[in-house]
Amino acid sequence: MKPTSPDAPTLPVAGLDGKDRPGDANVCSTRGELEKELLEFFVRAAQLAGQPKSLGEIYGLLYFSEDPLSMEEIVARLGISLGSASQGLRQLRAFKAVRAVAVPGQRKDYFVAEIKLRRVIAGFVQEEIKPHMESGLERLARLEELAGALDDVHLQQRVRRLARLHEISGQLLPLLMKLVRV
Amino acid sequence: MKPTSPDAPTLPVAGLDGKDRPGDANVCSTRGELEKELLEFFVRAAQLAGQPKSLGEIYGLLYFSEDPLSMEEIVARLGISLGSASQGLRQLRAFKAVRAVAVPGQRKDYFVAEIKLRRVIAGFVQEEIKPHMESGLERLARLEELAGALDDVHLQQRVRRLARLHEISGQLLPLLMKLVRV
DNA sequence: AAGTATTTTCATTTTTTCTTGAAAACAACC
DNA sequence: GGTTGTTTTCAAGAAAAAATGAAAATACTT
Repeated sequence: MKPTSPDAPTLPVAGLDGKDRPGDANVCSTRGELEKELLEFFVRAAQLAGQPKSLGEIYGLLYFSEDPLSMEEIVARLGISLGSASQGLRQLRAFKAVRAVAVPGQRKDYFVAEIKLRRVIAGFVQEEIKPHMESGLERLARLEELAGALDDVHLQQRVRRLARLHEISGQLLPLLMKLVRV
Repeated sequence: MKPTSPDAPTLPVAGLDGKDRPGDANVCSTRGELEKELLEFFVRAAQLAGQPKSLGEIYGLLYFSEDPLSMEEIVARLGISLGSASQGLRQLRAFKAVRAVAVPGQRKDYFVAEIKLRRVIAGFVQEEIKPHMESGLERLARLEELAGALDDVHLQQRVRRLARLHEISGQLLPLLMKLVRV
């Protein structure tokens, strides 16, 4: 499984005109169109998850690439900066959405996407959602204590009700994980 | 359940110095501290959900208020603009996180928070998550068709795999709703 | 219907977030 | 140990999102 050679770009992502001449097969343009839309799909998904656009682009590109890609190639195909690529890849590795593979005669790192989307979702939940929730629940516990010291019954009730959120999220996360079958 | 009279603000959110003189009970300052942190809790929750800060502040304020509050009061207590308040309240009403109540002798609208957080979550999922997912799944279906026309087996496989996402989300949403017991 | 109170809208400003690119850090090789 | 290829970091710039405030629209009252 050799890395894509630099002279054979298979995903001409940038520079599409979107036109589709009717009446002939025109596979190239259809393919380009498709690839553009696929990337856009991942960009939207990234943004729904509160992640930068570039992250979605990188993952999308790797998801559809037959071979591992170097950072250089990613930068070239997406037209993004080295900085974005480096940061995006780091984040994606944290989510276990991509991993680096070593290519024998090559000094560079090459990257491949985790194509099991369940795992990507699981990694994202683990790294992004869980910590937020946990710190939120800690904070809530402290607030409940604080409220206990006051003699405002109404406020106490509301804080207590709020603190019951941990019941929901205590169920939600395991359930999500189970659904996603880590 | 009269609306809070304008001369008796019970949530002095703005203008806290955070100092806590030790050695005396100092309930006021503790209370102020608590209220500030509670609002911050909701602000974080809002941001985790990809919503503007002001939205969290408004909901938080209403969540802890004993009485319905008018937009004017909300603006005054939070120190936000009328525009933010209007837009935030609209969004919150769309999520069914707040509702307007009519106060007899009063022309203004008064707002109360839905304190059943399950319902708020359900409303948010319904209004924000579901539409995004649905449009994404539609888009995927189209892409799968498009890919079928090409003779690139690898690309087809990946698109098909991606399209299986609908299995996950097809389960996820009902499950989430069930958990949240709408 | 005219006047007033209240809410909404929206162009502008402010704030936040993302991206860039070049310098620093690192790592492999000779 | 110095050289070169590669990656990371981070200050500055660009883009996107949110907040503002005043004008327009709406709704209530008399």
